[in-house]
Amino acid sequence: MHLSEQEIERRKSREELTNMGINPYPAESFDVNVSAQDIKQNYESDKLNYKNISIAGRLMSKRIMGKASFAEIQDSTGRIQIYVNRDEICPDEDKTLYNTVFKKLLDIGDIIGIKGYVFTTQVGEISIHVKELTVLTKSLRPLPITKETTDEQGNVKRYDAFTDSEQRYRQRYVDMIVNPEVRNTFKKRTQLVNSMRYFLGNKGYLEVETPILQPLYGGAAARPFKTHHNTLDMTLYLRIANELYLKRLIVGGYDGVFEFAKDFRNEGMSRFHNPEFTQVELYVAYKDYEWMMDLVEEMVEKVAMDIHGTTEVKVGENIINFQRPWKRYTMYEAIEHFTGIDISEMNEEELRKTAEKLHVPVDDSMGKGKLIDEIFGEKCEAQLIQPTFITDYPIEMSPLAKKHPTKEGLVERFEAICNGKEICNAFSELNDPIDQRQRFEEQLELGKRGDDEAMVLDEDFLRALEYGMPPTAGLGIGIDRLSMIMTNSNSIQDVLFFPQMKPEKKAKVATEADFVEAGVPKEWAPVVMEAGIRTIEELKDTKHTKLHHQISGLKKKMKLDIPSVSPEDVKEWTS
RNA sequence: GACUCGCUAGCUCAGCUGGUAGAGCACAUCCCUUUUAAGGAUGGGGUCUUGGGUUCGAACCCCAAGCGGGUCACCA
Repeated sequence: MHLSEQEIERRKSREELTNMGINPYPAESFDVNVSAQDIKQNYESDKLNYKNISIAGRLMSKRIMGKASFAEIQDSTGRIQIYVNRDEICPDEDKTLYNTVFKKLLDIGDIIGIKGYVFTTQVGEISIHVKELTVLTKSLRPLPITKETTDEQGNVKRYDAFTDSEQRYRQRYVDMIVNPEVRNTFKKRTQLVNSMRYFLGNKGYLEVETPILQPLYGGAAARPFKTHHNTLDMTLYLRIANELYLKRLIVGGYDGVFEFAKDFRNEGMSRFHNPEFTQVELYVAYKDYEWMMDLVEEMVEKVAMDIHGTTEVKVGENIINFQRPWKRYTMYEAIEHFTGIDISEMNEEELRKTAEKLHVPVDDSMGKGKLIDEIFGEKCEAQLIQPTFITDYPIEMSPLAKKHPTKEGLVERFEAICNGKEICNAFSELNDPIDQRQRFEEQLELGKRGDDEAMVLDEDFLRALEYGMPPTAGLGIGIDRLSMIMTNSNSIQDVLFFPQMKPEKKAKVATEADFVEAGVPKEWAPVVMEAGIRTIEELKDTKHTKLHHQISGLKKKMKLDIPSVSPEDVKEWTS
């Protein structure tokens, strides 16, 4: 293992501490009675209360001035300056705690506990005068340390910040140490979830848990992750949605159920997509989608208030106002609003022509519903910045939603669009088991025609519906998407602690010696490499007949005077 | 998956038309008792992501690979 100069230095310091009888990783607890934030906020008005404090944190900077030093420690609430005076922490003749331990063996990143009192320096900074210092954890890796200044408005300016996104996502713990606003983002995400949980719980709905491993995946149109259960010897899928299970619970007699669910979709990744993501789904009996719109407005407005204390949230260049009521358009109205074209009476042929006229890419496989959806997606969605409800979707896209009672070809469904992206999806749930069976069968047809996201038929779900599900309103809200908006984050990776990444293994290229090791004759190894085989694994994966053909050709081409090999010889190398 | 940009010290970045690598911070040694992006002096630290190729010579040019970012596609 290769260690950098600074890592070696820190390992030595760890040794030295141990040799001095100081445990760099003590077991006993260190009691803390105050936080950095508490001191900064309350010291001025309540000085007597800060005469005897105990605080712990990570050492973030060190300024040594001979017999006295300033440093900063950072706890979960922020940074605070400490003042360390040699003769105060070492009142006796023995000055090693200051001269050796503090000055030499402690590094930025180490975790220490201190006891002392709060005071204000000549320059006016509230600081802690250290009386006792305890090493709590020695850090062996140098932090990507950043220096920062705070101007009079309290704005923190950071120099040489740790910005490499790859390292930030792979080593989130480091990101959180040196970029404290990251911790704040995730705190807001938790506030958001708590706010919703409280809101829904308060209305009397029951928070539940349903299977993540499902024998059939359903409730959405997406490709699943597939896995296998050994004991039952059966295929299981990671859920793409929990909709069908929550509806079974409505059949069972609950009036309202909700679940904060991790769902998994085996699809592309982007700044809006991670293979696993979080949704809250809610189902309420005896309600319809109109009622659900009111609930969404109320809940999201409250979330904004709980997080920001206002309904206005800055997102990129825009100020988004979640105050009720939100604008409501039917999908037809929205398209007419943004394109000036009324498509409500058009047939498929006219829709296709309209799409082409609007430069919306179409293909022959698209039916009426898909065409409408494409026009909306291309021409309207991105322009909807303020929260807006879009209602009444084409039936083809919504196999689980109830048909609209008066509008032919549409269902009672809405989405809320905000900052140009969908944040929720809801409908009056289809509870007619015969209709539901037909819709599933239409999906099966799509599947047969090659749509690998078409829904599969869930016989048990239909059985549940046949017992009777009351009229029900259902809702799904993308927690990650909403968190992005509420925290002004540009990428889903910024609201996931550990976004999905490829493993960080380096490209390992085999050498000539490795090929010889694997059984390739010495004189042939360079030829194999020339044939484009880079690793031993690649060699094993290659068909021996193909490789034999290839290297024999190369032998001629490179005019090599080496003994020929037979396909059987090559087979030896590749097995 | 496609296109595109990037990868140089622990971090942030320079590095000209190809001539064997630099800065600031961090680190080490020394000086300094209220400093604050503390300061002063000295010093160490690099398989320039990996593998090939072109060349007398490659961080730089060419080909491949790895990982990441952005945009697009599928999707929430």
